[in-house]
Amino acid sequence: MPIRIYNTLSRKKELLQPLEENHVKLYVCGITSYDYCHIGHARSALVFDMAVRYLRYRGYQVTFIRNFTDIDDKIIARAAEQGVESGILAQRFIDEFYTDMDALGILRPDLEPRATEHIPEMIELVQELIDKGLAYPSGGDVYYRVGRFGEYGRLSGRSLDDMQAGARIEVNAQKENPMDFALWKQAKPGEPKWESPWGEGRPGWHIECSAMSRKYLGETFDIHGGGKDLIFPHHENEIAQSSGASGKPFANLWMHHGFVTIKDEKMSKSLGNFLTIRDVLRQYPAEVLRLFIFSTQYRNPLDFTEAALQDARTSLDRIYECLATIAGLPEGTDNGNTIVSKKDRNKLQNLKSRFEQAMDNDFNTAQALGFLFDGVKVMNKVARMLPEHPVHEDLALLRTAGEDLRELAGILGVATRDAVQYVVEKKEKLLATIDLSEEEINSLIIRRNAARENKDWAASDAVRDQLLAHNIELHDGPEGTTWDVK
RNA sequence: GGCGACGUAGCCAAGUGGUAAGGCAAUGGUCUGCAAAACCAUUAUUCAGCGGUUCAAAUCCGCUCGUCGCCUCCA
Repeated sequence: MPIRIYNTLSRKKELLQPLEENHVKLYVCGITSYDYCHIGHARSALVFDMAVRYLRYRGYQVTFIRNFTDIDDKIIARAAEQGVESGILAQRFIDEFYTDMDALGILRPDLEPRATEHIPEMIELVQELIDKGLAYPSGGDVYYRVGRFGEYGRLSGRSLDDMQAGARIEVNAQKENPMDFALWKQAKPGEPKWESPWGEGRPGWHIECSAMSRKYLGETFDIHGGGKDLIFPHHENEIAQSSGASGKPFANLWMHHGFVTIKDEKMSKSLGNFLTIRDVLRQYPAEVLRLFIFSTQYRNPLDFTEAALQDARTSLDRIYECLATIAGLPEGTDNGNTIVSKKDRNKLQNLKSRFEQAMDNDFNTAQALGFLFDGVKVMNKVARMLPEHPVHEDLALLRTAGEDLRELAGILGVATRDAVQYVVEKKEKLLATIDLSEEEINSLIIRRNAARENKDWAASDAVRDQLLAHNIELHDGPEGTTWDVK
């Protein structure tokens, strides 16, 4: 089964056909490191983490590159504010980024190049563009001559005329055309700078990705990704630079994920409505956040609400409890017949193929999770119906399905912990919040059971209410009374 | 103003030509002295509205309304 991915360039889902047999080369735009990362950054990291894990699961070799922008106007401005060197500030937030990524369980990319470590490559590329007449030095800066690149605007679906008609265009007398963008910026006093043929300065924002992707992946590679907000101008400009220089296609497929919103508005620094990754992780485990992120397909907007996170938490418990149930299945026997209906058996046996079918369709994690939960439902049902000594066949079916569930959820970075331990730990955690000792609880239960023996329901219920006031719930089962923290 | 996306049950969300996955919540059942927990079951004749194409549309086309995004740094 082929994998289809929505390509921003063609506005269609296209078959993934790597240039090299079975080897996918992926470049993703990483962060500009000047502040803590928010949930939007988490979505970006999580989406591509999922994509890479899935492609590898499907047998592809993946070379995954994600860069750091460690030199840029905002870094310089923030560093100046704080009175530190921009390189120090950039490194500090790269460290903070790693803290967040590790907490989220994100796999490290194969390569994480930094802009400042590729200045010579960028200068070389800028020179090539000048030599081709696609760029021009002007007053210590170098600009890209967008009018010379016929494809300009194709990715973002706009023409130069459209953009100039309605846009607020910065006034810059050094540019031939207001839409021309900087490849190289002359250093102002006190700013970080590098030697170049055009004088001391620093690279423009877009050139780093063109230079670094070319160095590590070649002139043309398979997939380039990032957030939707990078389509214009960043990725449009990258294409202009890279294709302009090479005369070849740049990335074959462009993958762009949607935003995280709050009250249906884009989460962003400028609106001040952002939550940092660590803010959220203080309240919810990473797996819950992952489940939330993957509850919708990556291209759609995703609205962040407490309720949605709570839902995700509940459904994560559901997966773990199902796995724990399967881990605790009794011994089997050879005598007897299966109790599993053909329909249920098929659902469990097809868990993988259903999951793959969803994921092959532009990484439709929402549908994939739907199939997984459908599997959980069937597993619970079958486990519940099992007799005291189930036949080996049924046990094997459940255990295999449980293993499949674990493996598939693992692609989303979910249900990666030991299920039995998860359930135990969850209970222990709740236990720590109560203010009664086990002895006190047990003696109250004994007292209640005595009352129940005597059918003194009022006294019995009084004890139950008393315990409930301490958040302790009683479960009267066939084996006696057990308790749990609510 | 230009370009684009989206609008599916109380909430979230799949489904992109063949007759509505899944999760949360709710309700019912099993269990229980009654409960709780757990599990199971049920829950949209209908997909923003109005037209059109088609044997057949939530899915394609047009218009209207609504929400959001990009056009400036942004994941």
